[in-house]
Amino acid sequence: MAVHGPAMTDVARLAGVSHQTVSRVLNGHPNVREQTRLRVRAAIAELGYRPNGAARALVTGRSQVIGVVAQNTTLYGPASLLAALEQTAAAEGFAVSVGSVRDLDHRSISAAVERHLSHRVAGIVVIAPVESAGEALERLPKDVPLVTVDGDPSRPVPLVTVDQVAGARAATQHLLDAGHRTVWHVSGPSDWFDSVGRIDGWREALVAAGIDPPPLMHGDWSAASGYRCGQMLARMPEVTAVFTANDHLALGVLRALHEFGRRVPADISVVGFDDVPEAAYFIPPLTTVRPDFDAVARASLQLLLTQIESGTGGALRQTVAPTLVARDSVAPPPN
Amino acid sequence: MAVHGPAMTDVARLAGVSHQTVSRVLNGHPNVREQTRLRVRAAIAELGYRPNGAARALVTGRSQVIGVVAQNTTLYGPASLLAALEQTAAAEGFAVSVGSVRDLDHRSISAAVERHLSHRVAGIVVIAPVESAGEALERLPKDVPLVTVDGDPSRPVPLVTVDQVAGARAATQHLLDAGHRTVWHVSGPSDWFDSVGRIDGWREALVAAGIDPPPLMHGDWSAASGYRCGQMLARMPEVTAVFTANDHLALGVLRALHEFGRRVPADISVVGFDDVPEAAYFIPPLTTVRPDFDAVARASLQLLLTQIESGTGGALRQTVAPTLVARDSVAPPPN
DNA sequence: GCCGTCACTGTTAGCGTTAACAACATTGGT
DNA sequence: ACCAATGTTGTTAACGCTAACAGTGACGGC
Repeated sequence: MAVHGPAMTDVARLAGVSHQTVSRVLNGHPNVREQTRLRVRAAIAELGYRPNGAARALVTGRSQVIGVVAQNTTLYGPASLLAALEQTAAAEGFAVSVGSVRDLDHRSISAAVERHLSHRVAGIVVIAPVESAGEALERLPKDVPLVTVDGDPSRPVPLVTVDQVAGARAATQHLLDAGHRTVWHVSGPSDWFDSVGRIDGWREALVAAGIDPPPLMHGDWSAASGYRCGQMLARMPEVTAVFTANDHLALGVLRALHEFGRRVPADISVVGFDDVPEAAYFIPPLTTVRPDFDAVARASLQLLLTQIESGTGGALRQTVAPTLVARDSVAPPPN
Repeated sequence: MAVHGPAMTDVARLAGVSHQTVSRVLNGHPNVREQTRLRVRAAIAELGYRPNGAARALVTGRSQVIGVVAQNTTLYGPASLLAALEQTAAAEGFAVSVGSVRDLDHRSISAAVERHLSHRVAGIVVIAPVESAGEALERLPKDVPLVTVDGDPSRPVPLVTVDQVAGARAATQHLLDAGHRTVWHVSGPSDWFDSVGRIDGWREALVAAGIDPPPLMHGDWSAASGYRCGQMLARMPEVTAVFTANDHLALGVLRALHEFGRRVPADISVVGFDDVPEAAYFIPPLTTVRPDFDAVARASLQLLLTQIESGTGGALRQTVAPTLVARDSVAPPPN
């Protein structure tokens, strides 16, 4: 193994030029005679030469790699984000290195960031939806381009977020518009900013309509917790509308309601959040809020590349508006 | 930016040793005096020194990075696999670089592999569930450690797979054991090996029971296609048992059956594949087959590391058995 | 006391690339 | 014909690290 492939000098020799000319061809330098360029290209092809990223990274001081720190890349949101990030980065010639962490405490995060740093990544994207992650970010070296996604809005770090508040407000308003007196909310874990934002949006919409928000039901994103909350909701005849913090919670709620014989949407309307691909095939098809992960990925990467190129740190901020996807799980309240 | 951090020589100067001694401490070389080791450690800590992976990769000829090529990391299976791979790799001191590709044709795959190769990854894991991916793999440089996951069983490449056949056989048998006369199958796309394996297992179980397999229904993994197949199934009164190639297909089928008033499991039993986290909260809770992604990840990485360390290519093969998870979507057929 | 052996540490030479500069043609204006 | 400007190419020196080898003491056997 490891019969090390040809290096730049080999290409140079074959093409009858210096290795530096090869380098120029590779990097698209302007001042290379067309004929030379072709000879070099031919030599590259003939030898199957592949530039050595490590050497380049060593001399330029940065690799063409972006590090991503995320927690649970199995969840639909993070997974979509990661995929979008990777696609966008690839288009810009960057590779993406994942450092998923089991917990979002700052020890784990720091460790993941350290790993990325020692590989001299060009920049880091932290998908840090949780309170405790913020602290870890504060004590990071200031000289590495960094963008956080769905992180703490109150910290002075470049941040890209889905506009959770707007999304939640839209979902709640949609239920109100259908004629419901009030809207109940099954939230995600309270240390996630996403959760907090969605709670805020829900509350805002109710307050704006002069409604006193009913008690909050706490879930943890899982269908299991949605089911548990749903069992309570199902037994309360006054409940006619529920907004859940994500689609999986909604799925759990839907099943609980079904078991208790409460029909959706005839008796109770439900709205989710995320628009997982299968949401359209829940029973009934779920009305939900769709965040634009591609847009988030694009914005994050753009923020990151700006930092990488300009060298400035700027605490920019960008928000991506989600859209409501209306399906069949919402109807006017009974009678 | 890029106030380049301290290098090994800086640490060496502070500790009053040569840079080589620092290197030795870092790499856990035996012959370093305890006292020296501590001085070096202290200097490292004081300067916040972080070894430069690029330089190391350059001189050793390989990085501590494993490249993963996958297609749709948004799907539950690939996402879980990727996450598991990353966790396992991190434990071994390796970073994971993703190269997701939009299509699994061999141009895209080659491109992704090229990208990894030019970063001099230590090895590559290709999640290549599709026919066309195989060709791309054939023409790859032979000198880079490679493992395929869920790839073509007929190619001479190290391969780790979930035992699709066994899983499908178990699912089908489970339905037969419940008393069903026959079992229908909604499959995945026919160019996926996973699909083919699951079809084979289904067929085997039926044939072994002396049953002539009913016509196959083709889906594409999505709930949407499951729904379409489900609409046909629902109208055929003789159908009492359906095995779907994954849980999302099952979800679509479930909804179609529900709309046509066919009760699950009273009228029709359904079994899925994958055990997505929310399968337990489908209506009704879905009996399904759970592949062990962690085991697959462990096996893949182990195969890869063996190759990296030994330098031998060996066309090994490893199969991971899935387990049936019985829930409420299976019952004896009506009367 | 001499010398081999061992534990420890330093010195040197690369790895493959880019950046900086030097060198050489070529061109066009005078 | 000369000079400056320009285009094209080559030469050299890093980048930060590890591997190979070359010291330097200390120790023990003779």
